[in-house]
Amino acid sequence: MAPGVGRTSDSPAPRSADVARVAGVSRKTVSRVLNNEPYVSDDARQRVLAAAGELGYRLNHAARALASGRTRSIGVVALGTAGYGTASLLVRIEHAVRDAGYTLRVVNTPDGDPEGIAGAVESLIEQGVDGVVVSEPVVEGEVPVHADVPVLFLGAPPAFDAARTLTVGVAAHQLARVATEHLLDLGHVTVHHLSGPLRWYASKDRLEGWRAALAARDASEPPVVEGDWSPASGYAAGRELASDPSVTAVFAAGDEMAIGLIHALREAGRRVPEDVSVVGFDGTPVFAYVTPPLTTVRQPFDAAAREGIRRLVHAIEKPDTDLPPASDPPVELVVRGSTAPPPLHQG
Amino acid sequence: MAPGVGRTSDSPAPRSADVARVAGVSRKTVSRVLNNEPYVSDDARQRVLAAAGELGYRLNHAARALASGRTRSIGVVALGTAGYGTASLLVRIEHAVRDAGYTLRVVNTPDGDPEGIAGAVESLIEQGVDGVVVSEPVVEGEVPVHADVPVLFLGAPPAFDAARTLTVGVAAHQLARVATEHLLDLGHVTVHHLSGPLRWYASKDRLEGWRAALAARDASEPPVVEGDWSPASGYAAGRELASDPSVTAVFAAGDEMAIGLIHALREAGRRVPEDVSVVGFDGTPVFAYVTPPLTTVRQPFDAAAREGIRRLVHAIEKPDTDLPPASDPPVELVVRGSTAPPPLHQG
DNA sequence: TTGAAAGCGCTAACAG
DNA sequence: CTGTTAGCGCTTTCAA
Repeated sequence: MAPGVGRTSDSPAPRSADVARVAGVSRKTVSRVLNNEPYVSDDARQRVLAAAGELGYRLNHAARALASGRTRSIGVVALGTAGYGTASLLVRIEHAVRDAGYTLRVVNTPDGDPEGIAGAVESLIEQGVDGVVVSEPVVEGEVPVHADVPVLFLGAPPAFDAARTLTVGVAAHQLARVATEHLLDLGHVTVHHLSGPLRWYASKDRLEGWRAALAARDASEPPVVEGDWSPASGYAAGRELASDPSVTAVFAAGDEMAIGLIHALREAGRRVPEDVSVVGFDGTPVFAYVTPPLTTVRQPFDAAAREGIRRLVHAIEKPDTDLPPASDPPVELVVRGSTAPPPLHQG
Repeated sequence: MAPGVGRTSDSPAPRSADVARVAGVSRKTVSRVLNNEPYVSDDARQRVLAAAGELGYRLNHAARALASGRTRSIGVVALGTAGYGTASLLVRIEHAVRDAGYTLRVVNTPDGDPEGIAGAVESLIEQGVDGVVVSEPVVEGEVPVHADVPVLFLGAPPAFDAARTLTVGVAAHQLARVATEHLLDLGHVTVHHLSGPLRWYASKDRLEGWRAALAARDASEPPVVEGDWSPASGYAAGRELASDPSVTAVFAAGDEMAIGLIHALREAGRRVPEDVSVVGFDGTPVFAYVTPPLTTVRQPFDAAAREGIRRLVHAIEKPDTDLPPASDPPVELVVRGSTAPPPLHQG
């Protein structure tokens, strides 16, 4: 049996004073060892560690937080939806947070609206987090919360009254542009766009990227079809678009919407990609295995989470120093089978 | 501007003593109001609430935790993968935890192996959670951790040395059985099985369900093909199975594997569902929109999370009383387009 | 390099 | 119904 496991469960949990007694040092020295502070003799350090192991000692974080005013925890306001994108981002954030030596508190806000976010941030701050990350909120309205800790917005602009707000984009604009250009390069005269809910910042950003790509090629800009990220909304959009023979290429702001869209198109007799090309957005791995395999742009979730947490932790720990900027996240177009030249290729 | 937002950020945060002073009561009365304890006059309650609002008071959870020995938080050990299943479960857990008046701490263990789980539980307990939920771990080996708080295993058997371990299944056995029976009912002579990694409890449970369904109908049991939950592993399995003409029906232990499987089957010239029927497992919504739409069984994530958290909270708050058992989670077969009678239907 | 004393902000137990 | 008195277990001074 491993050391420290043998403590009988009815004896009270050991405290730092117990460790100090067994190790023959003061409580402060125990504290120094536990916090990796300098000015502790190797000998004392060894004895403390041995005593802690022997006693099965576990530091009480609540007491530490109360005494130090810091919790070494970060709170995240996540979207309470289980899509590939948001779930991936959350997993990456957890990983980055843990690697930075912090722990994670999570609150979901199903709608991502300002009030929900405000309430979530409020509860996180009450729990004493050292920093907050807000993952892809909607953009309408300001978030009416006073935060004393740094707040990181992942994939959205600051709209917050906080000690320090940070923003890390997920390169959505550029990804959308690359997706659209891919279609244009194939020879399509223009590209239709199936967006997410326009209240969402993520939707606006992607829409702007699409618009910029069109403008750069002097392509006309067809009306936007608005979805809600769900495959069902993509399906509905597909039925609408299928009846318009001028539609030969569509950029969907999410992979799941793209899948619904393709399904409707094919049901209506429009072949994909022979008659209509479709590009998704996210890079969901499983859609490499559907028919046709989905061409998409991969969101750099890991890079965004790492860079965001790096900057957040920096703001927590050394608010007055500068942080060297990070390299831009990779922009990755994944060409699979859902895109092809238009039916009457004039290229 | 809302009340309480105006506090200048350089003045120190108000404490309960400040609220008490402004309200003209003792600190204990403030505490009573904040904790919804009885024996406070309405008048005093109003004054306390007003003072708290005016001051922008926020309770310090670290201090409360230290004084009371409880944190009102629950830790969850999650699988660090972003599949639909695990992500959904996590979202449901968060929701159930919040509804119960607790907050959530999350630690991921990419592999779900005992050591990883042990470390995760250890760190959670150190952070002072009142209870732990371990979501779908693998089964091999015991988890060498001594937990003083109740531990809930969601979808796995107890293998833990804890004050109290609870288990809530996700009806995987029965769901697997229903999926298999659906295929048998269609007239298939037997059903092949593409499992998850056999080290995982979730895989074993589904495998048992499949096996039970086969045995009940005196169907022969073909060798199991083992995947790793990924669509790529489903694809590999599909290439293998495609070359065996006796394969007319496959039950895949996960939707994503089923998608990969179908892709390989069709590439090899086996039509789905005309030549081979495939049933998935999870109920992923988007796969209603692929070709063919995937027949699957829906996992009762919400019911499992709610029931699990209900029992965990009960174990935390009233460990000595009994809890009325919950009704069984619903078993839902979602018949879509990937299943049909076998090619030479003898039914 | 080490230790003694003084809290951090809250709730528990008990008395009114 | 309300208040008083003690801590919870740690880190922070500050002095040795």
